[in-house]
Amino acid sequence: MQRKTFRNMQCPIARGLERVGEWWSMLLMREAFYGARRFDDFQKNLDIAPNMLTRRLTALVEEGLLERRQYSEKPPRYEYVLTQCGRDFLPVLLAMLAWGNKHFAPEGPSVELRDKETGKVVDPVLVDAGTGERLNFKRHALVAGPAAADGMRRRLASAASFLGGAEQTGEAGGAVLAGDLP
Amino acid sequence: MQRKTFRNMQCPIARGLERVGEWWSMLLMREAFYGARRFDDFQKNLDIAPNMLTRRLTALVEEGLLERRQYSEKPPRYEYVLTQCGRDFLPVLLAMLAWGNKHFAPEGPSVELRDKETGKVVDPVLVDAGTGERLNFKRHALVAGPAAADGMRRRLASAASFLGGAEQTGEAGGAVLAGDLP
DNA sequence: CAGTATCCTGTCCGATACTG
DNA sequence: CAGTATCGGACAGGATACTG
Repeated sequence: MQRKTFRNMQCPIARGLERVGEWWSMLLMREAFYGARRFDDFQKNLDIAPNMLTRRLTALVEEGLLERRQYSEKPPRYEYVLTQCGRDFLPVLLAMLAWGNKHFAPEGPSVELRDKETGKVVDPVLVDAGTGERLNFKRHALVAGPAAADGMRRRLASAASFLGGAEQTGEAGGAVLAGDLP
Repeated sequence: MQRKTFRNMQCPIARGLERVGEWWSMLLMREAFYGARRFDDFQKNLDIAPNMLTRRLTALVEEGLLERRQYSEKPPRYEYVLTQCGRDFLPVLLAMLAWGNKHFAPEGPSVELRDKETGKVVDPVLVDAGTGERLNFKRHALVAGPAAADGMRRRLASAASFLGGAEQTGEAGGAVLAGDLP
């Protein structure tokens, strides 16, 4: 049977993973944000076998992250451009980048996000676009949405009490987001 | 040879993927944030085979995202708790959640992030913690860091001109982050 | 340049059985 | 409850050759 498909799952994270879970997918998305459009663009920076590249590219097109667009009649040539869905993936990539830089770059970062005006390194954090408030589990919570099944509701209820901040083992615990996971 | 290891790569995204690229890894992390600590906690919500669970859990411990901690002498029992590194992974998960909700929940979201005070749904976006400015490629840029090799420098230079916003195909393109990817 | 066509292999993962 | 031990299969991924 191999890998279970998560497609029928409720969890939005699992659903996202369905689309970009393969090893190359996120790297291809990264390349797309770096400006790659053509087969060759992707290939030369990634050292990926051409058949694999075809497969992953096709998959990303099917999932709706990329669009295959003809840019030459003859010979017929196609390029792969980010769709809106694909562009919306950027925050995930940047969150990953920040996390990678923070924890897996002992020799210092090789890629940094910088403010062009001040020249300073940017520390990217998540905030609520509406209020500008930094995300934290004192004020914000994961709750069941309209489409949630019963099982999901129960799980989120128990998750809420965990994330909500009740000390539970007498252990202080470190900071998360704005600083308060038990 | 199978899957190339990205460990020697410069890119922080690839380095991150090294740790959480497997299918189950991110789901296990999600569970950890939902409060799972014990073997059984993880197992019952995920429908994962016990041997796989052991493997992934062990891997996450080795990567430093979880810590295996003894909570009972006899019988010897262990629990898996988030390390600082693991907690810092939350933004990636939330970004993924937001993305999944936006694009892959046609029937409406089953999990929402809400502001407990206002009751409103949160739209999570990335900002610069220093300035509060929403990330956008007019003002912010990916640049080579101190540890960047030459190849990386070149790539980022070309990426910069892409992300920076030069119209390049006469196509307007949609919004990214604060709204301006070409 | 932009792929397609084969073939092969590793391993991720699933199923099941078993243990203290 | 918290795993370990085997076994097997499917597919991601690699290598290489070939085409218009």
